[in-house]
Amino acid sequence: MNRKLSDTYRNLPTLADVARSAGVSTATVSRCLNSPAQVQQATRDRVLEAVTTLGYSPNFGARALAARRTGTIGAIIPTMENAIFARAIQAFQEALHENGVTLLVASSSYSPENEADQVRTLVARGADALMLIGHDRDPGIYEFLERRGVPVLVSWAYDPTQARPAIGFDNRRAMSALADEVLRLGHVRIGMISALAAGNDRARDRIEGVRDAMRAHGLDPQSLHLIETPYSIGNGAEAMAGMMAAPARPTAVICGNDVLAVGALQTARQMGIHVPREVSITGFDDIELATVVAPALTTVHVPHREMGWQAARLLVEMLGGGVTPPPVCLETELCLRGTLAAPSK
Amino acid sequence: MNRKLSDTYRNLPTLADVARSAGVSTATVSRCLNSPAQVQQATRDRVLEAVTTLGYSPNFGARALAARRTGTIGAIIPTMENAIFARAIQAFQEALHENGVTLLVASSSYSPENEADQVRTLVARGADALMLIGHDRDPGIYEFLERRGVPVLVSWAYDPTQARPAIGFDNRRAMSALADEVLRLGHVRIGMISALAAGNDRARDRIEGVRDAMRAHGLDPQSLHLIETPYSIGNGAEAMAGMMAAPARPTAVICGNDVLAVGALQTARQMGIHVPREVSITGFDDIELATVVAPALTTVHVPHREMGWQAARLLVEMLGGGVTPPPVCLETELCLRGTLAAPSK
DNA sequence: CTGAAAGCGCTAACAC
DNA sequence: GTGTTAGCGCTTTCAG
Repeated sequence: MNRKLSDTYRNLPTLADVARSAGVSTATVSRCLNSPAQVQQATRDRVLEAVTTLGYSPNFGARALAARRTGTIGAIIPTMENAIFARAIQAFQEALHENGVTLLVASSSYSPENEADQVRTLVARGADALMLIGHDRDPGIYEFLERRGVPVLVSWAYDPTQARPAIGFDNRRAMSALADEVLRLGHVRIGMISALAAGNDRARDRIEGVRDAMRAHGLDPQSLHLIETPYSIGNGAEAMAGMMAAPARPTAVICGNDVLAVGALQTARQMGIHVPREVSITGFDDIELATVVAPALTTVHVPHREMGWQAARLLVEMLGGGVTPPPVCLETELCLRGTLAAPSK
Repeated sequence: MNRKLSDTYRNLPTLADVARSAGVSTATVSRCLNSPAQVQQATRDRVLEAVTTLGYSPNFGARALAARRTGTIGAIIPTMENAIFARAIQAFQEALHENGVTLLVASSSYSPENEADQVRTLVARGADALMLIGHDRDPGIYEFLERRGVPVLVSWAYDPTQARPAIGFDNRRAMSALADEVLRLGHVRIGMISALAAGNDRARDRIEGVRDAMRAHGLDPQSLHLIETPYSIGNGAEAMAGMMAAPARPTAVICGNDVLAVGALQTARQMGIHVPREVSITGFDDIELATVVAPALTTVHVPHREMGWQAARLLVEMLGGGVTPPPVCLETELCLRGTLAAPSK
């Protein structure tokens, strides 16, 4: 026992210890751990036994240094505080875990500067690849990642004009389909409560989706009463209050997501405005919240779990083969529930 | 340019490149980055300039290997799918980030085996320390961490009989206070919908809290109609349906957390049972959901954000000084809202 | 305050 | 199949 580990008395076994104990070379031990097929059964058994008796576990830094990769993927989501991204991230993590990849999650709080910062942090932490939400960000970020050879997968958005790998859905078309449903019922005065559109392509696309539908129904898209506010139930409630105080109240309020919609619903209840008789409200995402409120929220179902696990699949593919898969478009689905009805005449 | 980087053309600058470019040794560059105070202003400026012009960023693996730490802390929470842990984790992450520490989050899906697996994964990923929820787990896990010199902080639970570092609240006392409030209103037939108690000390403590209150009010704790079920709105709803179908319905149903309570509320609504006139329902945690439902949920407020950031503070302390801080107990608060009332006679 | 140099523990050619 | 060995890029004594 003549190691020179200074103060902290921590003498963890190393590859060399295992090799010695099993009477093989370090290379063989390494192979047993990384590509067992290359090692003879008998040798392997001996080595694995040594591993367990010594309680060996590889040193992360050393491995990362020598292999030039960490087996870690970073994801930056706008927020962890509500359920919007939770389900997808959970599925994403599970699928990555099955492939021996660890997920590092960070959140940007919907701030572009914050996100840029997190990108740098994750790369500095050795993320082999990144999963980001939406395409819309400073091109410098993409250049930085390119230069460092860190592949990126964009998720939550499908935009055929963007060539980079992506898995998502067509926010504009999905919202347009929902708005079409609203307009077909005869609503003419339309309100919309959206997330802040700056730096958020999903929010912008959803707004445009509503305008598309208005055009298709012969309405002036400029007549859309639009309020932008950060995502939160409270903000949705506040925006709704403003909207309902206006002289010509909309008869239908389309919300950029379920969280805002639930806030709007809350305000309607407080103001004694009946939903859907006096005002219809719709959401987007179909998170659990949507079916918990009464009446249940009409919304657009997003295949969160599938998006999560497919994202993992794509990323693992990108890392393994160095390939650049084409963008994947998932289908969304209209959920017609209690908060939408024809305007009362 | 005579590097031997094989196929992938990726020639990122190294410490040595920076040193050469700035005309100093690698040691000096390292110091500039890690303890700038030790370097003369002029030298430092020169080095930092070289860093930016070369676009240098340290290699994670190399740094981890040489420094024998990664600057990463792992957290394992039971689930990311609902908001119970979201707020605390968000605060935890923010506070760690401010201290230059990166958070690695994993979830166990409330499965002990899964958790044990994640512990090993996180340690293998180089986590310098771990944050776990609750004390209750196989002692082997604590031994494993001890042997590897990985400090642990338990959170979400305060149990004075456990010596290890912890930050949480007294689940038993908090639930007892809530149950006391219920019983004081005159409820006698009490139901409880709890999370699975096996391997979950928080759930067990909350059940005992209810029983404590019953004893204090002269009721037989055995008369508590208890149903255990995994956390989810759907399961809460189902348990409630079973409970309301029983011959002698409880007049108050105490739920182990808000998620279950919201499910119970949903069932009551569907069955046309008025809350709180015909049955009172209470939750625990005070997540956003609690105020979104109607009537709003009577529950126990848990200081999630504070728990998160204090956990970060403690962990940073433990890593820095090698100290073992004593357990910290936070206060919870009763939130009396619409779902609780005296039983109708 | 700065430089020289010895590793940190592991992987991946390459040789046998 | 298995062994040898040269690094991977950085931190950290130890001298100066």
